Amino acid sequence: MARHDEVLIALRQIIRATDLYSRKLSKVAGLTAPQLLILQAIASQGEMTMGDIATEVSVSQATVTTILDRLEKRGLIERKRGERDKRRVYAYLTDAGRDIMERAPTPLQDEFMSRFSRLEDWEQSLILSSLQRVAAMMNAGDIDASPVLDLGAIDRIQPAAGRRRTDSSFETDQK
Amino acid sequence: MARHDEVLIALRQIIRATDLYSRKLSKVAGLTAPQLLILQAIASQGEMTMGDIATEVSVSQATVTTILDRLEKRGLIERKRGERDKRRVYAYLTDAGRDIMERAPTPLQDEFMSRFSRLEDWEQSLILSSLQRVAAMMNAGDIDASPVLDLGAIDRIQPAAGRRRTDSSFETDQK
DNA sequence: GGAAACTATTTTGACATCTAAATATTATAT
DNA sequence: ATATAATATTTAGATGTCAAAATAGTTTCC
Repeated sequence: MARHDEVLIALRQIIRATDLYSRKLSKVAGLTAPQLLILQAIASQGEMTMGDIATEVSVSQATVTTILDRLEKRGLIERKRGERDKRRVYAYLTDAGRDIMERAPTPLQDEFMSRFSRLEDWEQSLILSSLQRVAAMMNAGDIDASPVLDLGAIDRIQPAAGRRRTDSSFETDQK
Repeated sequence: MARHDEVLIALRQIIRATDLYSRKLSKVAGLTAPQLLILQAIASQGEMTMGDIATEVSVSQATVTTILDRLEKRGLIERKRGERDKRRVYAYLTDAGRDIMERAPTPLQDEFMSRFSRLEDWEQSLILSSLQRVAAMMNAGDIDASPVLDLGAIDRIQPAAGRRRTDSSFETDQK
């Protein structure tokens, strides 16, 4: 099997394991991994705007909004509109939020954590730097995303079954 | 910053980059990464059941069902109920499916791929084996963890000595 | 032959996630 | 001061994803 296929498989397994752990966390601690990460970020800063959080935990702002909606509904955080600049919205932990966050497990598999920490120092840094390299190689492409690609294939995509394009990968259409 | 926090950050960046690429793929080629992976799996086998596909690409059966629903709606695959065993449902590529699949890019960032392939051989294998180790360390947890939860799955997990199944803890050994 | 046990798939209900568009507000330039 | 550009958040619409429950079909065993 080709190297890159093996890389792909390993990556998918890592992604899946992370997701499965998040669900387990949710059952055991009542918080998913992203929820916990966001709570931790807020706890460490005191107050944060959506944008701050998005940058900090590497997700889009829209995602932060929906996660905060759930956390707010459960009374774990509060939102407050900025006074100086009313476009901003600051998130704070409530006591309940601080409480649950402090007793929750880590957002990374505990099994993984303990295994990882048992490795020799050089092994840890080898793994870390490999991950960072992969991340860097992947993000590099984003920076100068090519706007121009051959879209010939796209026009042919939905010939079958006719009208219903649930997909909408193309231009606007209701005029 | 602690090592494991850095690991966590790198992982989230990788996960996000993978997701973003999938969306870009969807715009450019009309297929998301999982859709493409599933199409490729079917193409290589000729016909597959949901369970086969789930095992092959490392996702749950329910996920396969929803993805195939979309592919079927677009006329890229067809389902056919098994004749011998009517519980089974086989998925086949249509001509349109074969066509689009063949002209689609790889399911891994091309940017990443080309950078990766430009690395020295030893570097590639270092990175690959780091990823595999991380995957293994994460999946290991699945097997013997889950203390509090009632799991019917547990009885199906035989106390394997050395052999590690890198995938989900409870794949049915269909064969 | 029929009930119990097992196997395969689909459905249901939640989350996380993104982009693009819609809103709301602030800052800037004419 | 007013229109326009820039910034911050939310809403809308799509996927992907899973566990658990519901369905459907097969096997086994008395």
